[in-house]
Amino acid sequence: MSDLRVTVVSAADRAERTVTTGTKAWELFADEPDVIAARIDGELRDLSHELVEDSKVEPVTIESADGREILRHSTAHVMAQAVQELFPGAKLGIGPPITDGFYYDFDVVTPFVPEDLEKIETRMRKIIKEGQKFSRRAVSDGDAIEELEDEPYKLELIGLKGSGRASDATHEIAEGADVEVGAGELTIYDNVKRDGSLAWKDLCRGPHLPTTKRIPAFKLMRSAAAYWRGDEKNQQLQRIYGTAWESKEALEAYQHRIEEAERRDHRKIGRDLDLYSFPDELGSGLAVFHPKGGVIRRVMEDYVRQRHIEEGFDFVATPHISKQALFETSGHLPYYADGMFPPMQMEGSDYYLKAMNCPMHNLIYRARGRSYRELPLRLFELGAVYRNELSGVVHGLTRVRGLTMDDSHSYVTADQAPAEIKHLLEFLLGLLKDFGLDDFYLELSTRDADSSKFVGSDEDWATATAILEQVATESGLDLVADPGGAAYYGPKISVQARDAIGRTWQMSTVQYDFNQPARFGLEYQAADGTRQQPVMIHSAKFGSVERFLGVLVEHYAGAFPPWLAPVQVQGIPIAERHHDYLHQVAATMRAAGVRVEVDESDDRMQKKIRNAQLQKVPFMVIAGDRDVEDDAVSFRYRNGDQDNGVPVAEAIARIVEVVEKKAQV
RNA sequence: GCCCCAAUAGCUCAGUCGGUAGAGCGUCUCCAUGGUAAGGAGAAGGUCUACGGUUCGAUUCCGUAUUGGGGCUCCA
Repeated sequence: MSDLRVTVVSAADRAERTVTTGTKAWELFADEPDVIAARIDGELRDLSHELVEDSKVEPVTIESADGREILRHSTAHVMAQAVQELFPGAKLGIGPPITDGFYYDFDVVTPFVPEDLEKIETRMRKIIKEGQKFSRRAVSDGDAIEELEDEPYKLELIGLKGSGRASDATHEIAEGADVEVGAGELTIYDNVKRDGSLAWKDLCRGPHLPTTKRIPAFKLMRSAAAYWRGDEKNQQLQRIYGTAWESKEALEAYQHRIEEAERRDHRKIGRDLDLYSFPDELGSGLAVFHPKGGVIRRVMEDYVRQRHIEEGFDFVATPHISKQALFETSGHLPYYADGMFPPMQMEGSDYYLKAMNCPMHNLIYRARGRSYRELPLRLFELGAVYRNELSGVVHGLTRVRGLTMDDSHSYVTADQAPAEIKHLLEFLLGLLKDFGLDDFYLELSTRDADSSKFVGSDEDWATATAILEQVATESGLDLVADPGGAAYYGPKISVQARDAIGRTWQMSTVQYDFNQPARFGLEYQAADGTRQQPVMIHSAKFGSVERFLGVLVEHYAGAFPPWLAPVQVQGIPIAERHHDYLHQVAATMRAAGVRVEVDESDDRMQKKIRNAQLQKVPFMVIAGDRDVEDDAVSFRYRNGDQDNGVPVAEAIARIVEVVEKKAQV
């Protein structure tokens, strides 16, 4: 037994310690119950890890990002153990931690039902109470295959390692859950009961909590089907989602966050505020906008049109359907046919509903000869398109089958492309900010090795990708790679916006396209008299008007800033004799461009205020005898603040100022 | 598209162990004319999503479809 020097690094201190051979990490933190694992020389390790000379040891607490992952992964193991105890035939898939929780996939004969989840939770509590130790053990490939002969999916993972497919070393499963199967030795974790007997085991890299007892709070959320390794051609497994937290309070806070998201659900708010609906008669994914939703749309569309005028776009209009040949020329039918509605036949031709506007804009470009002097030529249209979304993915306004794209195509010389992309990116970020979204990151979607999904030469793709990457990098925003996410005709930048409660939504896109100009034979005459091929830059700022509106509803939880609010002012008469006066006030406001309604119902004033609050109307003007006498109103904001005796002219000025500034109240 | 779950009044939901249904809110009518988030009374409103099957009888059980929800996959 000899002495070892190790360095313990923590937030509080950085101490050099001398320990003896065989010392385990947990001995360093015996007095610190919050420590559940350690980073040893940068690697996450179990506390049972043995220290060696010159180890640098950092404690990992359960509240840290690393700690929560370990907690959730460990909880996934406990869940899998509970499932296999209750459903002996269940085969294990994978069980990684994900944002806010974890899941584990199982191959079972019968899908889980909610009552099963309750039973599983109960069994999990028993396992946690037993304080089973997570005990790590390295095994050879051969031993692992022998030990896991009843677990075909685990064996497949080992097989991946064995065949040395390095490119699959990290396999993206879902929600950022990386499952590494190619690196390092194989390890099995045994769950050991206090009497030393083996309760369960799983192939796993770890690390884990010291014991199951260290799981303070967990909850199983739901079960759902998922394909093995995320591929729909594979076996469908049953996935159980759960969450685990360092304390009961943290679990409750998480549950409140979920409730808050449910409270903001644009499908519910859309019904409550009478904005839009999805009549069964129309079919899945087809929305109708009611008058109040129509106001929001109109304001959004007016504004985006105005901004496009200011940014140098020309306005065009194109039909909803076209003969098949157009989409063959564009390349959409070979690559995108599944995403389009099936054709209708007429007079010997097949007609398709358009799923995108670009082919038609190309026809406008091609309608006559173009000179370099015309470029950039920027065409804009609010174009209704129809996409045959799979029935299982349609969702409210955020994923529909009929949508309106604020679609633009900039035709530019290859030299002009970088500046145009920069112009578009600045334009659209400014536009998003005008709508109150100001927390973004960018995603760069590129091609991958699957050549059946993309057209064009490697060189052209590389050029296009480099240009987009440079502009995106110069924006200073975070840039996330999305390999394989490009359109068939070129790479794209998409803007991901975070809403008021931190969820991200894909909004605007900018795509670089060298393929369609070639397929359509687009040309311009250059200064030297030669004919050149332009590049087209696709861009949608809202993305789709429908999705953008849905995201705004959730972002604001229905309490729109006044410039977007369907009703900006609710007039509230205290008694019937004040109706005429308030109608006069309302008429003056309308003349100033304010959207105002007067509540003439039989309800009492208190009820009218309550209704206006529930409808999230930004301003209320209340009038009784005193107000009529003073030619004034009682001016109430939806946050409950109120000023009495406000002259009508001042009330209007207040409203108009907020609306013009696009400010929130 | 695949897996699971669901569908009862405009909304949220009870209920019927198989004998065609209720509440609250909303709507309408009347009373009340009230000063800052729900005044009172009465009424209307449902082929229990659709179509088949089992049954003396189906909203209820079974099947199929449609729509919705949660996921997988996909995407503006």
